[in-house]
Amino acid sequence: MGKKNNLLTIYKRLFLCFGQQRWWPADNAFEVMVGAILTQNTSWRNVEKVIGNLKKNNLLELKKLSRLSPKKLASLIKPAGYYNLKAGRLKCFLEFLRKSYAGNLKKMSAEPMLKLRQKLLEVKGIGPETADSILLYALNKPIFVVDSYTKRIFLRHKLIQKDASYEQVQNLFMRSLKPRAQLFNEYHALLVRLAKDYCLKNNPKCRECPLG
DNA sequence: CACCAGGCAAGTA
DNA sequence: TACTTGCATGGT
Repeated sequence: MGKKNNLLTIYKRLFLCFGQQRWWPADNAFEVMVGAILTQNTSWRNVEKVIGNLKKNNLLELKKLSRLSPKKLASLIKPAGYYNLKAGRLKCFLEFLRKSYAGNLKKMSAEPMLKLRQKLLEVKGIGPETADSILLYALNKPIFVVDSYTKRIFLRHKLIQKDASYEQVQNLFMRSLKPRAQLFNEYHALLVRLAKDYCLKNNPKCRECPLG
């Protein structure tokens, strides 16, 4: 009889309830990375507008985005909000890709995961969630992405303390689950799905939470 | 009208 | 270390 694993049990319940979420919606890894920066504290719907904008203008490539002036880039990403800030952050990230890997994402992906995570965190505008989203959803690395939904749900179910740090929450997942990218991918997406369907403020379904 | 959304960095004490 | 604030559009 193995030790009880609450986190895996929760995952199984969520998967049975909602099924596969198919994250991250994108055509390629670079698109995921750009989206990860654009969606910081911003609804995915608004980010979709920008991604569509860039695709329509055939600009969603490293070289083409690099050529744009910060002002021009800012104007293109306007619907995602914080457009001046994010234009600068994108520029920093593009420069990081060019300098560190000559723009080659396969070289980037060949780095040891934790070393790459450290390097991403040194890029201005990339914090822990964005770094981990890039690692997991763009490069398929087995790192767990923690976001405000994750904390809200796990705090409500008393599985973490209210002042738990990002790393503490992440460590809870990573010591409780096998390090499989597909599992981490689906789990995080399911938590977001749960939050949106049941846990948002003023949502009457909140009382019918599948987790009890 | 207010509030929120798949955060982060810089400033303050 | 632990708060606080600025950043900004678009949907509900």
